[in-house]
Amino acid sequence: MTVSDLQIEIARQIVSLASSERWPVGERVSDFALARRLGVSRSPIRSALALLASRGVLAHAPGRGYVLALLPQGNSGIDGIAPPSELEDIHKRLMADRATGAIPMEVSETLLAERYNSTRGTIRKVLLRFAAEGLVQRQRGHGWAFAESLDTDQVEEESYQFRMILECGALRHPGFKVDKDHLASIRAQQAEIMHIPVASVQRDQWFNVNASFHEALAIWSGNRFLVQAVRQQNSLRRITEYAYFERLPYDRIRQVCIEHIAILDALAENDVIFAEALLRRHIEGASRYEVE
Amino acid sequence: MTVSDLQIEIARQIVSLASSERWPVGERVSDFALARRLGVSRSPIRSALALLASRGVLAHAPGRGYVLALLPQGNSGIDGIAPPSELEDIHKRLMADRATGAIPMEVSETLLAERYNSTRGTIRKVLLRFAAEGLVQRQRGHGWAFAESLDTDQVEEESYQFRMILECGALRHPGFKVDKDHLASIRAQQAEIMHIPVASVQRDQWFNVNASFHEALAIWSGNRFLVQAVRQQNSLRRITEYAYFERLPYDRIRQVCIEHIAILDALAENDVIFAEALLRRHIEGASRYEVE
DNA sequence: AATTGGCTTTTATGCAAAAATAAGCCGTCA
DNA sequence: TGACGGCTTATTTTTGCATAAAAGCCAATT
Repeated sequence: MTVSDLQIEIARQIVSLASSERWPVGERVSDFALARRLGVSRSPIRSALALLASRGVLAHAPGRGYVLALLPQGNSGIDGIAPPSELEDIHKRLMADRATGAIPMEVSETLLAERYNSTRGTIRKVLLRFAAEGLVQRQRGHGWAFAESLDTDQVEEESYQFRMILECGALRHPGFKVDKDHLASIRAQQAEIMHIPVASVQRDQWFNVNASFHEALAIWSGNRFLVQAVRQQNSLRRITEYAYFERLPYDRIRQVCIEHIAILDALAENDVIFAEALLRRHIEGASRYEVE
Repeated sequence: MTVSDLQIEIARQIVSLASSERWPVGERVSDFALARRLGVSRSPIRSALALLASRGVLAHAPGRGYVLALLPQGNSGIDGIAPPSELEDIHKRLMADRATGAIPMEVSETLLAERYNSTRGTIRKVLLRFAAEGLVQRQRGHGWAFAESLDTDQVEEESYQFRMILECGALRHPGFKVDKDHLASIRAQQAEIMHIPVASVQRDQWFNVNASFHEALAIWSGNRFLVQAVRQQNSLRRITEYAYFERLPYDRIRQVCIEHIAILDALAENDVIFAEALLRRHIEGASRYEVE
């Protein structure tokens, strides 16, 4: 039986969820709940569960569904169980190759299919994903054109500026209102990261905690367009994040958490002005670091 | 011989160029120059020229290429010579149908292909175009999901707030710099709208002039994410625009142009602070009007 | 001499039918 | 009652082939 890209990605996402939310061994894993949560139907979820069961991560109790058996440990854990889908793999390589200029600004689907030993269909999907992120455009006639000068430093700087505008705009938004429970949960996540030993901080975990902080600011503004824009930035940053994480010193991670918590605390006291000042410093600091 | 969508669109673009640049009858029409200018190869240009020749717009002098014979007059002129391509047609109808809620937020390609009596390939291209405008997104698994349309007062209010954040952010952006030529051309467009009789202001024309003003502010910030976000807002608004334009009084159109021009003039004098104040008033005013 | 027009060759995309896969339903079991 | 498992239906993805677009060449023109 073949395993589709979607199934692989879902399997990886499930492991990632289990690990970041610390599901206990023996926890029942409901396909229905996952389907609703991940926004797909139960079919791919069930394929993914079967895949994970065959790898020993889950145990299948007929009539009672799946239960968590053994969570893969360490950084290579997920990759050992279910390597990245071809889609993710090519997406990353294409991004890197474009950044280094290994491939030209204008490319054809067939050229890429050849280069990455893949099919046009897969390449098409990858390009579609790039297009959704605004990094590539279909041109009339033949081929795809990458956004002008995907000069990484330049794009990254613009991204920081853009996020500054969005998130400060969120804080000043009429009707901005903090959800106490939500804030508490975000704050707990941040505090947790700070207190676990460095080696255990998973890349995905770090990224998700980080992203949900920034997303929360947008959510509290009550403006769906801000939320959408911040989400897009988060997904864009996930790519570079992957490349840089290894080089990210633990001190830096702690520092970021401290700043996040300070901003949250200012918001908890309704001191939006101060929170905005902290946020500006925070994003500027991240910009100097090249990665947050 | 069949005529492809690209060929039709190019033919229409050529006529549009000839008319807006007032080419004299007898002007030589070089395929090479057009190819470079329109960003495609000579092949589709030549097919388009052959099409126009068969319609009597161009005359073919063997050995000396094509010359302009007779420019179609009036607004229905172009449509008479070469009706909009299927792509353009479906694009418009889909937009209208989504605006009125005739089609749901989530659609499948096959559903649309059936509805518009077309093929999935064509639908795909249309959806790709919508996706580039940020109006629709591919979902994991099946189907495409439309972005929130601006069909409720709540969403529209959020859109105004969002644009306020984006555009004021653009003006304050480090490195914000007005392109004099660009500004002059935008200003001229605004002035032109003000001085033509009301009945002649076409919906598309009004929309494009309006959109390019707001887009210009983002472009001058030099931040591609701002540009992208403003473009997306423009596309969203194009949908509601379709429904509201008929009710838009001419005085309101004039008023908007006056405000745009005032902002441009402030920018021309590098008075960004004043420009921002005017811009805030402008967007707030538009918000009160429900439609700009 | 440089550029343009006409023609030909090469390459890439578009298309339609078959295969794979996601979505949705309903009976059954804890 | 709520969730699981099997099943059906609907949608997408794939694959091989037709066709359009791109690129190259050479003669003719200014």
